[in-house]
Amino acid sequence: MVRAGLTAERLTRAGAELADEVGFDQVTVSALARQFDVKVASLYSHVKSSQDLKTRIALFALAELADRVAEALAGRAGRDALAAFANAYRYYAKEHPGRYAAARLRLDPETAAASAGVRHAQMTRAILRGYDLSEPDQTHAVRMLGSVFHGYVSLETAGGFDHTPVDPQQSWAWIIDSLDALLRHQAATS
Amino acid sequence: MVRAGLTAERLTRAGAELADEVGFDQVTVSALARQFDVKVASLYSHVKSSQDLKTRIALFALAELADRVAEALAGRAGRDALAAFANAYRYYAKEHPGRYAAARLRLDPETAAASAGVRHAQMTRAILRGYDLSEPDQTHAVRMLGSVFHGYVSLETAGGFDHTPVDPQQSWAWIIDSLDALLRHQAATS
DNA sequence: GCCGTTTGCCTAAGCCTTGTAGGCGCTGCA
DNA sequence: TGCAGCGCCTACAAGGCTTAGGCAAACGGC
Repeated sequence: MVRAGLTAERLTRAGAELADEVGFDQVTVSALARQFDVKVASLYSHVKSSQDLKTRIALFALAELADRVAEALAGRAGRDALAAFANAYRYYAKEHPGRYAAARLRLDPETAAASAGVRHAQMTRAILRGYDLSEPDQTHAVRMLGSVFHGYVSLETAGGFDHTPVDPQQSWAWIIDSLDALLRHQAATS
Repeated sequence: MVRAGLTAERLTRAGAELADEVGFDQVTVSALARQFDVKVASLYSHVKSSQDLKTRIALFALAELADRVAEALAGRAGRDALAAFANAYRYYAKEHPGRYAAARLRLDPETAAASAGVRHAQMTRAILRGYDLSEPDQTHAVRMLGSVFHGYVSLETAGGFDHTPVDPQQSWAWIIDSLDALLRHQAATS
């Protein structure tokens, strides 16, 4: 019998791809076993549970997304950095909807603390360095940026903008411009 | 044998309450049957499937939330209306996390078109009447408001703000103020 | 009040997914 | 070449979804 060469890492990658194809919540141990043409029980030597598998995919997606964002941010500042940051998220969600959904999985605190989520927070703060905000405004701004970008991507992916004949790309650009203006104004008055 | 008095509507309400208690994705036909002390198959006379049940709960939550928002908006305009609108969403999500999650369920286009989601869109536009924006800026602004509020509530509910010692209520107020300023400024320059 | 119809919930059964326990053969190393 | 351990297997239990078909309570007409 030919061995399938299962690994936690290979299962995680395949799970991420499967998520992009059929949706993150359709990723099951059974479906993954079928992909590898292997019996379901065999997977349990590599992942502890269905929950464990999903957590691994989430961590993988978080790290991959953080890499993309970091690359997009390199050498940029101010409005440029803001737009690059925003676009990195939006494009990732478009390209990998299942992985993006996975990255939104709720993690328990210690897992989250050890995840690439920390890098995401750092990078968001890094963008704001270009706007010279002091605390607590900086934290407010971090939360606002996170909310807008996640909210927009989430609504757009869910088809929430399909019923108005205005190009989502235009709205996206408008929002980034608005946020840039807002942050510059805030910096000036704080 | 005493009849349990099952109805699609009663099942939907009970499902909504169950969602608030254990999470929307933990709402199953089986769990609901246990609540009514009835066999699982009995529910299938009232709802077509598990998916149908979830859709009904989603529609119920959307309508309830729209009612809350409408009530909050009554007699308000401008910044006042913006804050009331935002708070209605945030408080609903805090009070009924399961129902809020249900309201985010992706509906097929015709179901969505017949849902209270339409009222949500109308009310968001109504708020912007106080800012005198012309198209397409108005649509951009609608999308931005939807993104911020949904994004914030979503991140806050998911515990995303737990690791920074800044009161989320303060950030929320800051964001509403910022959006108000932003919209007023946009109106002035458009 | 009686009877037929409708309604409401039931039993039974099949299929899918998750998860555990234990077995057997292939692989790699001595 | 022998054998230890790894990698995948079979078997099984529990729980969720769904359909088919049955029986009895409720209801409406007479």
